[in-house]
Amino acid sequence: MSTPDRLIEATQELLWERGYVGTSPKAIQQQAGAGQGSMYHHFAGKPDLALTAIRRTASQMRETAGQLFDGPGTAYERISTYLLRERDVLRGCPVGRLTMDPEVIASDELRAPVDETIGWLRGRLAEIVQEGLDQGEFTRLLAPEDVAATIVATVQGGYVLARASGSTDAFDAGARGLLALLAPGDTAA
Amino acid sequence: MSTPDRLIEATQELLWERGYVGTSPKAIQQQAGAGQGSMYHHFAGKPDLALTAIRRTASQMRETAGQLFDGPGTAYERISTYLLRERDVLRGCPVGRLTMDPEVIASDELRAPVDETIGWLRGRLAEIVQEGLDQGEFTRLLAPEDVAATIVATVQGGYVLARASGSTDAFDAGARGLLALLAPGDTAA
DNA sequence: GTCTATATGCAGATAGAC
DNA sequence: GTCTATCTGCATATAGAC
Repeated sequence: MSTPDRLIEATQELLWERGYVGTSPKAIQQQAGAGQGSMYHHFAGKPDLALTAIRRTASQMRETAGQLFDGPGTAYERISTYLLRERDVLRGCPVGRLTMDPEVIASDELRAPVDETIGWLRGRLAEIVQEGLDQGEFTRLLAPEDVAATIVATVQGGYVLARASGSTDAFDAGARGLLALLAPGDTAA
Repeated sequence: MSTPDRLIEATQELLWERGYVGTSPKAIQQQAGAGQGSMYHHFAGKPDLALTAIRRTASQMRETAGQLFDGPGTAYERISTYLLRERDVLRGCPVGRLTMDPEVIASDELRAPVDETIGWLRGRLAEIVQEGLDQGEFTRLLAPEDVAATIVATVQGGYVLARASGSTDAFDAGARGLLALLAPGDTAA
């Protein structure tokens, strides 16, 4: 892998683990096995490198999720697949995590890829919920945009619960709870 | 207010806004209007002060939420009140935010109050969901622990969506979506 | 492209005067 | 209790040699 690529990947990892505020150029260089001069030759500085890394992370996330959303199955099945898909739960979401970073939120440029990715997730899920409604799969009156927000929030919040407790159980419980609430046709007690 | 109290309160604010990693002793002193020597006279250092501040924030959060949970209303009404209560949405949750901080997660002592608070929230909400089931308010087969996790996750994740987009709308959409899914007795399309 | 040298200022304290 | 002085090392670069 090229030196710029190693620097970008190291930055992606560190942003995921420690956020923008907690990531130093020195740590990036060490993780990438690159020297000081090398890093500043290829990138203008920490913000430039971080922006490149965030964009790549955002793009990879859309790629991964997109394959699930475009896959086979009913609306409920695809939502279920999304919620239950394998994740590194205790590491949290590499995109959502950045929303808790004050410097990312303060910079429209750094926040933009985050906003776009979360917005895209909500949009795709809203389409899937709408499909479920059209197919008569969901029999209740549901607002697709609202339910989509709930799904994304449950995932993002699930990471918070899991990291608070140090266990993935809480994430799974939240996903199960949402799927039970969403489940078509079992209104009998 | 006493100097220790001002230091604690300044630390609470900064931890909320910038996290542990992003908060320096100097920033705390400036926000509190206290000198270097003063801070180190009253507290052993940054971890000691942060622990005190986190405990206080956790305690205040339980106090606030407890009043809602113990208030009047059906289970659905109290859950609804909790989800729709006034919040400083774009600032996020002062407790949940800490789960994204690597140093808080790395320290069992700093993480403990966070874990306890989120665990307490889940426990109280599970009791409320159970009450709803006992009263015949929810007619579906719901696992109280799972639904409680979903509720807390929706709130925590709602902050992520709101901060990503820079608007409180996404938080409200997630809350509405969850309430629609939870709503008793409107299974007709 | 990569390396080493150099620079300013902040992080996170400790020590001792007042 | 609070203040000022002092300390080591890291943050975040820039400059110029190789």
